[in-house]
Formats: sequence, structure tokens, C-alpha cells
Amino acid sequence: MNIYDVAKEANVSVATVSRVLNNHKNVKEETRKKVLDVIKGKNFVPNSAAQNLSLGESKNIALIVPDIENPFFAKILHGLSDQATVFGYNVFMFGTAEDPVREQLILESLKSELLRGLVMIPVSEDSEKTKLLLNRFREDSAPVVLIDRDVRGGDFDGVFSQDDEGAFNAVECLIKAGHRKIAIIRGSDTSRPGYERYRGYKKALSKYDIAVNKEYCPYGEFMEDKSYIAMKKLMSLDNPPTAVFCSNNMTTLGCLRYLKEKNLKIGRDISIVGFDDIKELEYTNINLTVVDRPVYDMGVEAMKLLEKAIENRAGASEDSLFVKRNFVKTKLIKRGSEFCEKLSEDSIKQE
Amino acid sequence: MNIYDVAKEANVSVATVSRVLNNHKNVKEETRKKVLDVIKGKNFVPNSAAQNLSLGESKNIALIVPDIENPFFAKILHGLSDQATVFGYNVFMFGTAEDPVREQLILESLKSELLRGLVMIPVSEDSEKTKLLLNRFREDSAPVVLIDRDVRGGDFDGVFSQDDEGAFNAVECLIKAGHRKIAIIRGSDTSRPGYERYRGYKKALSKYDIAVNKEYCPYGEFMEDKSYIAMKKLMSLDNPPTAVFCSNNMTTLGCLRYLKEKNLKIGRDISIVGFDDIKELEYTNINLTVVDRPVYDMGVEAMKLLEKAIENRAGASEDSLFVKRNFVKTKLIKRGSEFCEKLSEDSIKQE
DNA sequence: CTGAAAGCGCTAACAC
DNA sequence: GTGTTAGCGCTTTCAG
Repeated sequence: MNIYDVAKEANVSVATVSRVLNNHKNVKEETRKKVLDVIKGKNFVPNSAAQNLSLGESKNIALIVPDIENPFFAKILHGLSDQATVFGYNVFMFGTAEDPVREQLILESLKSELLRGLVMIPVSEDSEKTKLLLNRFREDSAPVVLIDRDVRGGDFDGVFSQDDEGAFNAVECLIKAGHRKIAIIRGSDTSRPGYERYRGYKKALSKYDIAVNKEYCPYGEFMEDKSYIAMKKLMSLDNPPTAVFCSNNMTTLGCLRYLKEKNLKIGRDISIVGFDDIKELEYTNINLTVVDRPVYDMGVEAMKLLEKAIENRAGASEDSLFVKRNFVKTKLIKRGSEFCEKLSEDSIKQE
Repeated sequence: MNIYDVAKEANVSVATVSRVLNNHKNVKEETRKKVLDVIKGKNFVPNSAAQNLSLGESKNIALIVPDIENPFFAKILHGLSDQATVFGYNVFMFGTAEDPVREQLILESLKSELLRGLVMIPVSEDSEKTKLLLNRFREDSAPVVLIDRDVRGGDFDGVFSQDDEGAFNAVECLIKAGHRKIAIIRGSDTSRPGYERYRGYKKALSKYDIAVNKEYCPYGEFMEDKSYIAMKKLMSLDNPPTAVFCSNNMTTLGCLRYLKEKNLKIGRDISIVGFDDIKELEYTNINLTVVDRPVYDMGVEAMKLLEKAIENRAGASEDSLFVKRNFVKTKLIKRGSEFCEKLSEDSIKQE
């Protein structure tokens, strides 16, 4: 069943069928009806491969994330997917497992897929190869939109967060709760959220004249295992911190794992503030103060940016003169984990 | 840059280029080299839309899940996606938001996408329309593989769980811990996991001569909100249960929400056993006993089944004579939430 | 082993 | 308003 069969059945030419299919004007209402009847009747659906080939473009986009199972990215996918449906796009899903090589393999294989656009959370900010591949997409008029992480010198559109401000607020909150010995478990310096949140951390300390202690700034790489190890190191210091700022949700989990293992309690032995909420903790004894942000909406916004870029692709409209980088605001949700009994003991000792 | 450009550059015909591209024999090693050089040099990648059109088939499959953000489905996606990469397929991702209408809309739009196959967790078991649409895929030689939930009278290949056995073990574990007043928060009867887990629940009660109390069997529909309400009702009964079996991860969360709200403690006031593990709880005070299963592997297995079905599609090999339904084994992970102090008080009172 | 050419199903000039 | 027809880029007989 193809367009010719429909044409024959309706006693018109393929061109007319095509016009009806694509909602062109210049079709008599009567013949349009006739054609539509046949289409409905025969349950005809146009072959998209043929459409893609003929038009030189598809209605497909791809989303590439570093970790499919991380709830943060699941939320991104959710928002993006919902908005993609609105615009009529289908979404290819890929996971890179935080591996730059895998990322590049995917990008290379995708070259062939006639993608209309690409949304991606890159593994690292510093991969020249990734940048090159992404630029190739752009040149092939498949716009690229980044989420959360950046590509250095890439000038890509993107949806990011006010990472430094979020981190600043988190750390300031700890300081106001009386802490001075505050650690951060950092994400990699080759990612925007990694260094920006560290920047926010330092800014907060600086504001309150607290010196940055390098021992208090280990890397957790946004991974649970590495954050667990980082936490272990922190607590083994001669002078361990009284509070820890966890740079993302996985970091927080690694941190909690250590606490559970050592039977340390938030509020009694230590304070924790996290970046990105962990829904499941809500119903437990862990009342975590976190930096929250509208993650679902970040996915939606990314799709909207992409759609705009696709529209502007051909014509050099004024709109297309700008690199569009949107920064979502964060919000500190205070649930109490910034306080700690031990602190007051400490200060009593010091007096 | 297309196959003609490559042909010209290499001084051969397009047919030869195509042969090289598709690893056909019958190409002199020398000319193959020549062509490959040009391909590498020019960074040529074949246009997949043209391939799809010419071959009448693509390397795309689709995964349709009811809830993108549910970690269970994220794990499925993860496994499926990894295995799809191995086989060279790209995965379209769709979420139905547990809405049969949306499910059907997606299925209808997908008709056009030249999918090689389809993996899906259907919203409901009883939708005739969904069954019809899925059968249409099969007829168009795009095999269908189901995961977790079923389609009544569909005879589709699928990867399911030993739901009743899992539930049986969970409930038996509660009974052995001394409980007699055991509730279940059920999933919908129009889904296999819903009724099978209920069956397992009843089987366990029956084995120990405990009558099924209908008041103890409310529906939570596998949703957090509805499970919260169900839990509230349960605990408002004149004679509330001492233990609750939660039919899935979302059910458990709804249940925990109620407990937290009322300041009820597992182990002191009530016992809970869940179906499907919730990773984030591991580091909290909630040491939940759960029925666990290898979810990632279910995704992998689904992809393998699909690949087999795609291979068998054309030829009526012996293999294609069978409907393949694989049932993953469950495993009870005991962490202590099946016990409850109150129980002993209760029995003391009764003495 | 290689090339010429038909065709996959659709779109979009270009005629009428 | 409608029809004719030339591609889109690739695969695959069929000849040689």
C-alpha cells in the first residue's frame, strides 16, 4: 500500500495525494475529502523512509545522556520526550556510561541517521573530538542543544543551571548553621557542574573569611563509589569536617553509604547538604537539605530550544544570530540536615 | 557526498561501493581497499534513509514504557539499550504515562516509522485496540516483545517475572515472622503483575489457613498517590493489619509516605515487605525486605528475544514455531522489615 | 569480479 | 486545481 495505490483508488494523481498528506492548500475541498476517505479506509500511513529520503530530513532527534539510570537524566528524558511529542518528533535514546569513547562512537554512527537535531549531556567538557563531531552535526544543519554540562569553546545552545549560586546557597546555609569546617565532594573539573559548584563553594567560604582547605575538597566525580571513598578519606582526617556539601545526587548516596556503614548520624555526628533532590529519601529519617531545580522543565526547555534552532536553521533570521544559553534557577530546600549537635559541643570545648 | 561521489573517486561503479559497504564477497581485495580508502578519507557515511527505503527495513526499534521516571523502567531501558547497541539497533523511546489512549496514539504514529521491532510494557492487559495495533506490527513483520505486563490473548513473546512466587515468598516471610493480619496493596487486575502478585498473596495465606479479608486488599494501582490513600484506609480500619505487602516500588513509596506522616515506625508499629528493590533506601533507617529481580537483565533478554524474532521473521524455522515467554526468577532479600515488636505485644495481650 | 539500470515511496518543481 | 516527472541515495538483479 503506497501513495500510488491511494491515488488510483481515489482517481487522482500521486501529487494530489501528497498534497493532501502534507496539508497543502490548492486542493479542492471535494478531492481532499475523496483522498482522505481512501486513506482512512485503507489505513494508509506514508512511508517515512521515503519521506526522509525525498525531503533530506527526518522527524527524529537523539538524546544522549551519560547515565540512563540516574533519576536526574530520567527526568530530563521525560520532559524532553513529552515536548518532543508536542512537536511531532521521535526521540532516539543513547547512554554513554560516562565514557567519552562510547560517546564518540555513538556520535559517529549517528552521522548516518538523518537526525533533525541532537540534545546531549556530554561526558566531558574538554573533548576536542566530541566538539568536532558536534560541529559536524551543526554544519549538516542538525542543531545541537546541550543540557547541564558544556563543551568548551563550542558555542552551542544549552540549558544549564545556576550551579555556582546553588552551591553558594548550600554552603552558606551550612555556615549559618555554625559550621566552619566544611568539605565538598567535587565533580570533575572537566564539567561545568563540577567546577561551577566548586566555585560556589569557595565563594561562600570566602564571604565568611573561611580559608579553603584542599584536604576538604576531594573528587567524587559525581559517582557513588568514588564519593564513598572520598567521604571515607574526609572522615579519616586528623581534623575531619563537621559538614559536607555533596555536589550531586550520586555523591550524596555515596556519602550516605559511608555514614550508614559507620553508624554516623546526620544531625548528631555530621551535617550534609546535597545538590539535586532525592525523592526516595523523603519518607525516611534522612531529612536532607538540598539544592533543587526544575529538572523536568530543563528537558522541556531543551526541546524548545532545539525546535527553535531547527526552524531558524535555513533562514538567517535575527533569532539565529544569538547563542541561546538558558540558566535555570536553583532553590534551597531546607529540611534540617544542615544542623548538627556536635557543633555546639565543639564550640563549648573551644570556649 | 553520496555513493556516486565515492564511486567516481575510486574509479568504480556504485554497485561496487555498495558491495564494499555491505561486506559482500565477490569484490577483489584490491578494489575493496581502494573504495575503503576513499570512504575513510572523505568521511563518508551512507544515508540510512535511502538504505531503509531500498531495503524496506530499518535498524530502529522502539521501547514503550508506562512511566519514564520509574527506576524500574529506567533499568529496563538501560539493559535494552546496551544490548541494542551490540546488535546495531537504535532505540526510540516513548512514555505512555499509564494512559491507554496515549499508548494507542504512539502505536498508530509508529506505523509509519519502519520499525524493525517493538518492545513494550503495555498499560493494560485488556485493551483490544492495543492488541490489534500490536498484531498489525507483527503482520508487517515487525516482531513484538512484551516486558513484565501481558496482552490477553496476544501470544506475544515476552520477558516476565515469577510474580506469584515472588509475592508468595514475601507474604510467607511475613507469616513466619508471626503476622496473621497481613494486607496487600494491589496493582490493577488488568495487569499481570497486578493479579499474579495478588494470587501469590492469597496462596501464601491459604497455605497457613489464614482467610483472605477483602478489607485488607485495597488497590494502589502501582501508583504512589493511590497507594498512599490505600494505606491510609488500611490503617483506619477498626482492626488494622500488622503487616503490609506492597506490590511494587511505587506502592512501597506511597506506603512509606503515610508511615512518615503518622510517625509510624517499621519494626515498632508495623511490618512492610515490598516488591522490587529501592536502591536509595539502602542507606537510610528503612531496612526493607523486598522481592528483587534482575531488571537490567530483563531488558537485555527482551532485546535478545526481539533479535531472534527478527531473524526468524522471514523463514519459518523451527524456532519460529514457538511463542517464547521467559520468566525471570525472583529473590527475597531479607533486611528485617518483616519483624515487628507490636506483634509480640499483641500476642501477649491475647494470652 | 564488476557495471548498468531498475526501483524502493515520496516530494516538488514544472506544465497544463 | 491537478497531473507528469525527475530526483532523493541506496540495493540488487541481470549482463558481461
